[in-house]
Amino acid sequence: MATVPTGRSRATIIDVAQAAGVSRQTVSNSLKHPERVRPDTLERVLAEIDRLDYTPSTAATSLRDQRAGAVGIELTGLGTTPSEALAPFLLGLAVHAPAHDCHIVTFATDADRPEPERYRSMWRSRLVDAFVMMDTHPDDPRPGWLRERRVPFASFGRVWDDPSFTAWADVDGRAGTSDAVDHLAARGYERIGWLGWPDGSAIGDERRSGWVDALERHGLDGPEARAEQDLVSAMAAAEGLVDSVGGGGAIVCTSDVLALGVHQVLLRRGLIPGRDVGIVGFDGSQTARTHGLTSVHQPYGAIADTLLTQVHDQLTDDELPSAGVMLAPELVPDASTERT
Amino acid sequence: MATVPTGRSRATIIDVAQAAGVSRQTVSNSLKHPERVRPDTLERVLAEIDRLDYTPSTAATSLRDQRAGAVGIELTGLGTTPSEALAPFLLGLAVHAPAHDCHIVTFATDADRPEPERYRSMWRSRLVDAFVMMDTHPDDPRPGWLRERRVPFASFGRVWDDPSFTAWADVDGRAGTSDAVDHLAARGYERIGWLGWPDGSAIGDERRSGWVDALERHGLDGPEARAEQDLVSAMAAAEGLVDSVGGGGAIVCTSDVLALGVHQVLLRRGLIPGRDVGIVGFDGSQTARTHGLTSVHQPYGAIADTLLTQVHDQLTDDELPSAGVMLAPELVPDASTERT
DNA sequence: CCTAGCGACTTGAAGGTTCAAATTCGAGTC
DNA sequence: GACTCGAATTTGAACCTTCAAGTCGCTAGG
Repeated sequence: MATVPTGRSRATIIDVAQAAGVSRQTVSNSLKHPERVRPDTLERVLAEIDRLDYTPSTAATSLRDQRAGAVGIELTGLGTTPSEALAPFLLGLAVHAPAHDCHIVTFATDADRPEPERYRSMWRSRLVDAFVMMDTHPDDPRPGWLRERRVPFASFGRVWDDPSFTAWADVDGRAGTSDAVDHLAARGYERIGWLGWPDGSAIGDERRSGWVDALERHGLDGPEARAEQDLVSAMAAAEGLVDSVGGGGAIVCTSDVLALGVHQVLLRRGLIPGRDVGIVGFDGSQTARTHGLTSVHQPYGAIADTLLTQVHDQLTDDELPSAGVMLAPELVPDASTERT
Repeated sequence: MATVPTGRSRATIIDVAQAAGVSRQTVSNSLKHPERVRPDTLERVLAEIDRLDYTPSTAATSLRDQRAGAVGIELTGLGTTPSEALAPFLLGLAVHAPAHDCHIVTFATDADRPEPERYRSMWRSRLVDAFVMMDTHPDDPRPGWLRERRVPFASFGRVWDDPSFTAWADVDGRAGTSDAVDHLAARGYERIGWLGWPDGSAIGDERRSGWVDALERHGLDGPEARAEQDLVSAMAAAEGLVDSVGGGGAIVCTSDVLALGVHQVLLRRGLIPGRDVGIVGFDGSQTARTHGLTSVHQPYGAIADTLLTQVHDQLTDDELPSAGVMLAPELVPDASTERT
């Protein structure tokens, strides 16, 4: 004994077994079911494992167990621009994956629209056991395709097309904007306006309802305006809204881009965000942090953890969760709601 | 994770072999070496492969081939903020991976500082064959650790500590800022200033040298100022610089954040970026696009492709590339250099 | 007519692991 | 001393693929 295996190839379970003078199964048990091994044997085996730097081969284990121990996620936005949520969400997945005994495999197509083809090949080759998905949209072909084939997956964001699909986690937009109003009222802002997307967007409407609820609760009333999700449109809409709320007022926005529009208008007018007019954005994007915008931050870590739990449960039980999960976002104050 | 649900398990090579009335090796050859199979047999086998929806098992193939066909990448920035480069770079890796016959596995630690521990376990378990790394910094322990163990990897950005390490691809900062000056000169901007980081940063100094070179080439001279990589510092430094270059002048910046600082100062003064003062940033970040800033875009796709080539070559030849690769960034014009 | 050679396909083996079944060992019972 | 029982450990088998080394049938050359 006491020889390191030849060549650069790493030690296998058999190398350890020979070195420790036991069978390969005892080595396996020492790692997976230590209680089945007599203490003195266990100690000897573990010492050899350590000495030989042995780690079970992922390939052999997945072949044996008929599972990849991996979750796939498609990265979209090549043609356009990656969503600002992509990096923090991926980070959340990568951080929480080990606790779910899996790792994260990314993939992308250079096609403009999401195509099920890559999902198909990754699933067929058993490279992944399940998928996590983000940015689903109406008429998105992917959820239906995966459900037909009974491929386990979970979605960041409700799948609006299919209410029977419950493996999702989403941000409670209503709670977020409601918190925003509370925060502004507590800091003494008087008129609290709303800058939102045009009606008809599910997410936008939900976020607006939180503003409506909270105003009512506080016995307040406020002006509102609408803009598309771009800076030019936001600045145009913000002009009138800033006039309406006036000095000492504040504006809650559906997104950080819209909030940035308000910010830029104030800057152009020589007004100071926070001191003169309060602004709260939504998403907790890099943009918001750069500009000192108070924003409702998405709980990416918790979402990632929830989704991994949901796919894990599907793999175990072969059935969907009883219901989707709504997670509360967190308002992170910054300069744009500082009155001093 | 648990075992894949016991539904109809997917077809194996033996299922196809039996269905087509050939041996498993002939099925394998039909996919990997079609020229070894008689045309009529090939057709029959391929038809069965198609009918049974057969794809070779990744686990079995990697066990057999003694390679994972995967490249690992650590996602950093949990404690702080993910780099703006993370999402587009990952997208580049994911898009180019199939051409290199591999896939991308992400991982992250919740530790503040990068730790070699996860690299160690992923490598030992043969979950990945190699690594790609970004955001290396002086005294980064990771490159040294990997080299000691002869683990193949490639770095986005030079490893400044270790000139003997050649598996890197980086952006030619000098070429980028030089292009920026050319672009501004061609559009008729007169005084062309520089807003950069404090001296001593390798990247910052390189980018500045492109500005210096190009000014000289055009027989020009220009003012410069320094700021830290945050908006407040950038705006403070931009004030004086805007005065120096005056109307019809322009400012080239080391980064988009600094460029944004200039942009905000102009806005506050009622000046219009582009028409009154030109601005060019560096990095091609989301921020630049949102604000209409002309910026020198990093060639993320080409970098990803180069790095994957470099790790692939290391796996094949077992030796480092002869030299690192410098890639030219691309200036993407936007409103901040439109004079009309 | 025999055989070398070639094309087409099949069989053996290995790659590393872990579950299930079988074996060995030791102590306690009658 | 044979016998039972349980704990500790070993052996058999399977997971799926592909390389290496076959086998088989046929043709061309001697």
